[in-house]
Amino acid sequence: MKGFGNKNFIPNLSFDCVIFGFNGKLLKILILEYHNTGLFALPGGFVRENQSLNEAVIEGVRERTGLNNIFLEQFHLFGGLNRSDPNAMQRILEANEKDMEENSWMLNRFLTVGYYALINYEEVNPKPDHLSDSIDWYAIDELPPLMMDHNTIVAKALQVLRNNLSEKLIGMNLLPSKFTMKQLQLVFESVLDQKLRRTTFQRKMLSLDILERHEKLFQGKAHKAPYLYSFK
Amino acid sequence: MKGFGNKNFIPNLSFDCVIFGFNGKLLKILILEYHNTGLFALPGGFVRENQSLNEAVIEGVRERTGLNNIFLEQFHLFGGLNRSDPNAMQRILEANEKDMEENSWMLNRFLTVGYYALINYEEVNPKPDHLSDSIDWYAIDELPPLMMDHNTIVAKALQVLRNNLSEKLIGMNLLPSKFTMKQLQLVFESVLDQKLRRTTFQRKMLSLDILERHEKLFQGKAHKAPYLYSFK
DNA sequence: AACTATTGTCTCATTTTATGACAATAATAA
DNA sequence: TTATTATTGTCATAAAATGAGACAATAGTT
Repeated sequence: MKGFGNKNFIPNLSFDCVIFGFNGKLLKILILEYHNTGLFALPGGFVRENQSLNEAVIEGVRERTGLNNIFLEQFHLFGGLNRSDPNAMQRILEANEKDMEENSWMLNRFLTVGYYALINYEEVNPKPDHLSDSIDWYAIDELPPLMMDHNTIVAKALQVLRNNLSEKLIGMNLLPSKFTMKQLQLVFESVLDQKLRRTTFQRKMLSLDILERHEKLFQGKAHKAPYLYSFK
Repeated sequence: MKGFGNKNFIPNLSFDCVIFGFNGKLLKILILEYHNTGLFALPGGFVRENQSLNEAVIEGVRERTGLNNIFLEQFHLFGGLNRSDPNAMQRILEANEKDMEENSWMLNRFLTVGYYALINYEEVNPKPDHLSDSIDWYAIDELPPLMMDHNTIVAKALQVLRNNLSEKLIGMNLLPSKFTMKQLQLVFESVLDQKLRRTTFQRKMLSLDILERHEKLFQGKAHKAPYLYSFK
């Protein structure tokens, strides 16, 4: 949704990003609220004619999060006939006093390709783009109703993330670079939405030989201090 | 690639299908050879404006294989900048004496979404479409050089199929409805490209509780006859 | 009736995972 | 200083899954 006027975009194609973050307790997603419309949506955008799909998505995410080099994975192309909602688009354009003639291409049918990203909740400084007045974290099970089929897109992203969790561990960006075993377990539990056994989880993680152990973290709590770890 | 003249297709978007079959020994793919050009390609097509993506792909596959109800799964949207090859397209159009003016839209940049299908080798009657003079099975490791990035698309399809093999077992269409344990093992070995241990494989399959045992199959061979199985 | 090749099943060893136990320890309270 | 508390790291044992081979059953051939 970034930019205005059709700067030679590939027509009928958009992308939407499900950007996951973990605040220490809850798995959250970056959601955008459009100015004066009350419409919530996933951050997304379009692909320019002279731009590869991956470039377009990376650029779009960078503009909204300020983050480069993040873990990004395409997960599905949504091509349903009725997934577009010209009315919603029109409300957004009107609320932003945009020229209807010039932007009418946005009212067409769109197929959208979904990407998900895993980012460090702490390092993000969400900022609105031209069309939005706010972009913020929402807990995964407290999402507002999103426009068009964006709730479906989120559900699909979660499903894919769950399937790929162990493989994608190395690039895992949901935690700060150093973290405790407990934090890591909380991430897994949030993503998988199920409790895990502490001892089994710890042994499994250590046996994978992907963690490096660092100094202890003294949290000022009345119990043994846990080690900090990082991914090798 | 079916149909001619732009019947209101979604521009810049195509689909390509990697259709797997198993002939009893080898994993094969349906490959199309374009008339008078020597160009090999995956069977594919375009999405009409008034048609959902899934409908378009199902229709495309049905037209080429005569099969309905097959297992179809989207696996990736390829959006590289240089994946299109206008020269190849032009050769195909010229070889078929098509009007350049009317079909010039086919020379643009295309993003393509890859689907894979698992079908029963025996039940397929490959037939050419308007643009092609032959469509045939090729063993996975004896593919001809395919046009554009189609070899890449096949590689990606294989990778995804390998990851999903056990989950997709139920809908498995690579075998006739009744099959022996040996045949099932051969399919796994072909897809995974590795030998499996007979006893371990058999025990695993039976323990999954997804197979139904039927009568024995007498093959006229000088040894014990194996049971036939089907998926529950 | 002996022989051959493959199948179904079993056994035992090895590896992995589940589950609980327990000592170590960082802060607090006595 | 000394108990107390909560959590951590690690071990012990049981249970489950897998690896690797043995072997009898058997459909057809000689």
